[in-house]
Parts: sequence; structure tokens; C-alpha cells
Amino acid sequence: MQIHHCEHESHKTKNDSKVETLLSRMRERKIRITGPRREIVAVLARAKQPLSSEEIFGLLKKGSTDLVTVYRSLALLEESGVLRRSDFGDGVRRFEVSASSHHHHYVRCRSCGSLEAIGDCSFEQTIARILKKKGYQDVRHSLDVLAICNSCN
Amino acid sequence: MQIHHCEHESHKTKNDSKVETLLSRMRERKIRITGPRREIVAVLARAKQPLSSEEIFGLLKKGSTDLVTVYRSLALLEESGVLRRSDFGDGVRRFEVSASSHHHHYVRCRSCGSLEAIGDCSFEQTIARILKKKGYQDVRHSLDVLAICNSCN
DNA sequence: TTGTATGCAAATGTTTTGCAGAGCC
DNA sequence: GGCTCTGCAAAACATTTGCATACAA
Repeated sequence: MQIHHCEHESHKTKNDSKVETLLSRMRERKIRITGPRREIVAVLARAKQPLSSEEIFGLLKKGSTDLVTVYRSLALLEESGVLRRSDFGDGVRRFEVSASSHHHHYVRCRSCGSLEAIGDCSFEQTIARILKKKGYQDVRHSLDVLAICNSCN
Repeated sequence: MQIHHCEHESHKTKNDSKVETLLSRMRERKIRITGPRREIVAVLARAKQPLSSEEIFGLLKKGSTDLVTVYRSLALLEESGVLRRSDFGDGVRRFEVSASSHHHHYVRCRSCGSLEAIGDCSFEQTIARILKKKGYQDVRHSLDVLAICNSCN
């Protein structure tokens, strides 16, 4: 029981510091810190996978924020590089905190929709390097994988 | 997007044979060959880059086919692997003929929307291999890159 | 205080669905 | 002939925009 409580506590702390990191990244980029934005990044800091606007909205305190504000906040945070977007071709945009050094991608099951992370991405070392040499600026990418997972097969 | 019309016989022949390949691939997969589908694959056989439903519709003979039919045909052909889909996060799905052995991806300019092909894809040799080992079936992917191109910079 | 962010309502744009008639195999 | 495909209309869906008010810096 006590251990359980401790673990819980440490997770909470870890999330708090993740949120703090995000907020200071926002300050750096001159993005105003507002109530809704604070809540949104808190939800994303806790998330284990990319979330859609609707999903994020559903995880916010009822009545605290509008769905439109979620859309606007996500767009802003993505533009400024605080978040990154995944797109699995189902017409829904999902967002996650963008890790600065490395990041991973996901396989999405076409049948049940489950997500599983794929190992680190080699994109930066390969394609992005070539494109930058060609004169492209601000190169970003999304690699999205669809398949049929073990249990749906 | 600029479309060059070429009078050379060899190009016409080349396109015709590309269409034939596509049609026989459809027959193999028991997909019925209808007027609209024939026209749609002909447009895609000629295309130099992925096209959206709307763009394909615009290239069809006026009045010959409905936009809804274009959507349905593309969905069917993508599901069966005859076409592949690109998604640049702008809310529009684009399709191109899926090459069996190798294929390439595109950089899209966030500012002017221009597309440029990236070299061959190493996905099959790397990530897909790992996923298949893990038990995933029918692994497909899309890698979409956004950047600011030389002339827009 | 000043410019930016928010909430609400309504619009937009793409893609999907229902259904009766037409067309492929 | 049977079953699928098509066209038209209308719906569904995610996302965006306009504008008056509320709020962060």
C-alpha cells in the first residue's frame, strides 16, 4: 500500500515537471500561458500516446474549456514545435509532446485502432539531412504505419 | 502544379501499358472494371504526383463520372493495394499508383504546396521487417514530409 | 492598458451514406 | 440474372472563422 502510494506520488511529480518543462518552452517562444493551454499541456504530458482534439477535450474538466480553443491551442503549439502531429489517414489529427532529441512513431491497427510505439526514428540522420542540404528549411515529418495487429488477425 | 502535354507516341504507349498493368492488377483482385474506374486509373497512370479526389475529378471528362464515385473507387483501389495514399496533414488525401517493388515519398512545401519526390524508401527493409516479425500483418505506411522550400524561404 | 485568447455560433471543406436505377460478368 | 456499381441528394465529420467579451502580461 505504501509503496503503491509512493509510486503514485512519484508519477505525479514526474508529470508536474514535464508540464513545467512544456510551460517554460512556451514562455521561451512567447506563447501566453493561459488556463486552457495549461490544462491542455497537462493532459498531453500525462498521455501515453497521441491524442485528438476531441480526446483531449474529453479529458479536460467539464465546462472549463471550449473545443474550439483546444483546436486553436494545438495548432499554435504544433506550429511552434512544442507538439508534434501524427496522422493515420483516418481524418483525425493527433498530437503529442515533441521530444527534443529523439522521438518515435506508431503502428495503428486498421481493425481495432490500437496503437503501439515503434523504436526511435532515424529520419533526422537520413532524409532530413539530405533535404536540408538541398535548401529546405524547417523540415518536419510524420511516419504513420497501419497494419493488422496480432489479436485482430 | 504544371502539366505538360506530350505528343510523342512513345509516351502515349507507355501510359497505355501502365493502364493495362493496372487493369490486370484489378482483375487479379476481382475488382470490376467499369467506365469510371478505367478513367480514374488512366488519370493516375499519367500523373506525376499524388492527386486528390477533387483533382482527379477535375481531370476526368466532364459529366462522365461523379465525385462520389471517385471517392469510392479510390477507397477500393487503396484497400486492395493498387493505389497508395499520401497525407500531408492538410486534410486532403492524395493517391498515386503503388509501385510494387520500390516507391518514393514527397516533401511538401508548407508555404506554396509544391511537391518534390524523395529517394526510394527503406521502410520495407527496416521497420516493416521488424513489425512482421512481431506478428503484424499487411503492414503499410506513409511518410510525409513538410518543409519550407528554397523559393519560398 | 493593450493586444491576445476565449467562447459561442455558424461556416467550411472533405469524405461518407442511403437509395433507386444502371451496368458488369 | 444476380450482384455490384453509379449518380444524386443529403448527412456526417473534423476543423476553421467571425465577432464580442474576458484575460494575461
